[in-house]
Amino acid sequence: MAATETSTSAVAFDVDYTEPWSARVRTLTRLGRHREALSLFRHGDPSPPPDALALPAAVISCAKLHLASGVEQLHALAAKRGLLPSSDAYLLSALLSTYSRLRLLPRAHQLLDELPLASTAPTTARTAFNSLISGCALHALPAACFSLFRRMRAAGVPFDAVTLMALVPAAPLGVMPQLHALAVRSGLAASNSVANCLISVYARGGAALARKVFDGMPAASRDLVSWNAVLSAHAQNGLAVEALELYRRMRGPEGAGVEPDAVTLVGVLSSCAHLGARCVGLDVERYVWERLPGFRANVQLCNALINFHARCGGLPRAQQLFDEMPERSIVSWTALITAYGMHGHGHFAINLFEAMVSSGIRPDNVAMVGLLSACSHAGMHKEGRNYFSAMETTYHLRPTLEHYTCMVDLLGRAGLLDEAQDLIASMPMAADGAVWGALLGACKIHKNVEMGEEAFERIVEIEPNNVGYYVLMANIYTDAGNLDGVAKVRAMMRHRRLKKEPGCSYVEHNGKVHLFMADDHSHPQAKRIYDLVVKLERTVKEKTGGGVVEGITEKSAKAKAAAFPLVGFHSEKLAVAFGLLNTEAGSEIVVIKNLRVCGDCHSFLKTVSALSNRAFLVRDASRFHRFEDGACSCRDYW
DNA sequence: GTAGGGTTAG
Repeated sequence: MAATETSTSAVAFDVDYTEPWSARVRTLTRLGRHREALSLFRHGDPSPPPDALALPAAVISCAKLHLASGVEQLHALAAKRGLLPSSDAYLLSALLSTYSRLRLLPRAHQLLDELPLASTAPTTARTAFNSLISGCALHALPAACFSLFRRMRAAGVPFDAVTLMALVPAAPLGVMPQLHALAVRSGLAASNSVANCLISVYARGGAALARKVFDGMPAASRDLVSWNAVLSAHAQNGLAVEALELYRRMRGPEGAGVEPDAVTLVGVLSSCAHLGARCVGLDVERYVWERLPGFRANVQLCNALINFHARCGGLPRAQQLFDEMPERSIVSWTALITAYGMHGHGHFAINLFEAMVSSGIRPDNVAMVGLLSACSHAGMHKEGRNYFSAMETTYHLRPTLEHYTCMVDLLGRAGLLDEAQDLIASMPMAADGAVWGALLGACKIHKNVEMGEEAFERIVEIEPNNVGYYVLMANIYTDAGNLDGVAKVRAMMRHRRLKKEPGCSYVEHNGKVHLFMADDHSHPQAKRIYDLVVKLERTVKEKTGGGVVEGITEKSAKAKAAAFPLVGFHSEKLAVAFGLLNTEAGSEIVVIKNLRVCGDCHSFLKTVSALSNRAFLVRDASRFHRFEDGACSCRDYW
């Protein structure tokens, strides 16, 4: 509502006092000045009777002010003057949509039932049905929408693009093929508003069908909304690379001059955050500053910027944007709480959470996930436990699987494996792969083979194709020097044709992405990079005294070689070496990685940060590590 | 003049 008022008041037109009073009522309604509209309608000029032209506007103003009784009065007035049921299409439509907006659906149905369909102009009947169907869609009443649609068709009332635009978002995905076919048969699928609508609805079930509709549109009918809809379809479904590719196409000749707006950029920034694509995101931010001067009033766009910076290593910038926001939503707070959590600053996250609550925002489930995972990354298990129990007692939130996953992770990593196991046993719902996976991860850290085997057994039943858990179990056996265990897991992987997900890391430099896989020699500077890694490894070994690295025994080293014999040069080492060779002394090297950092790379990077007097910021699959002066910000707790 | 399409946080 507020957004409408600001956007309309910015329009450069105002009430023209030479107009007849009924036209002035309409103008005031259009400007969002509903009280003035109604006051003029009532008291403005009593000599001529209320003009039929002013009535629909007055009805709309009543609706905006939630004055149900006012609508009833206007309805009665109109009936007395013989404007109903069908002689004024505009009035009928305004009343129907208003009643349904105000949740007075029986009233709306009554009005529609009074309509003599046989003697009503088809366009009037169509608009009447459209109004009510849209109203039912607004209140998420799909069954009512479709029963009205059936009635409409049975009565021979024609439908149009507006009808479909109300029905399509209300349809369950299973009904979509039929509805889509109907849209095609009626020729309405060619209307770009219907096509855009199809794209956004298909996006709920993945990007593929949404993409198909978009690809099938003639290039000339793709407008900003089409691009936004298809781009967000990919962004929402985790296809960040494709989303950025669409953005690139949109800005090129194919976009035919379509200018991105805030909605586009929210989708693009979310994909940048996902990928760690700093260069693209920074370009977007520049665009925002230059082209969208009012962006601070757009909470979603600011949230997207905060999230982008936070996930791409720009935590201070994220905090700054947050501080400068005139209005914040729970999403703004959650983005920042999560960001501090990912950087291991648990106390900051907790302080922010408390400040959010003090500011009058009641936490939701997502905010609690952010807070609990912040406690987890910082090893703050007492705080985490307290907040977890406060969820129900203080905030009246029922923990979901994700909260249990956080708690199992938090307790397990803190070494409280039995408590973590008890928590799983106490869950009111069945644990999923992620919950057991958190326990398995804790068993890896604390070298508990038996409990790990139990968890692994459950996981294999639930997510037999998730490679990560097999690797984790193999690593538990490896650390225990259990060669039989390693062989068993490898056999299971072979049997299910599962391949270890390759690790990859990348660094952005001069606007280009430099991607490295483990043992990958495809980079043009590969020779220099490998030479540097070898040299650094030698120096590190000398420094740390003959290769005794954090709990690695000879037996476990042997098991490791048996488990994954191919792994030699992990991708993060290559990425850091590239950074050292190509960036100025003193600047921070930011690396994005798809998997977790392994213990060997972790201690390597710590030592190299001291040797080279550089800072490395590494985002791995779960958090940030900042290596500087021989130490890591995670304080070796990850 | 009436009915109306796209967005974010784990």
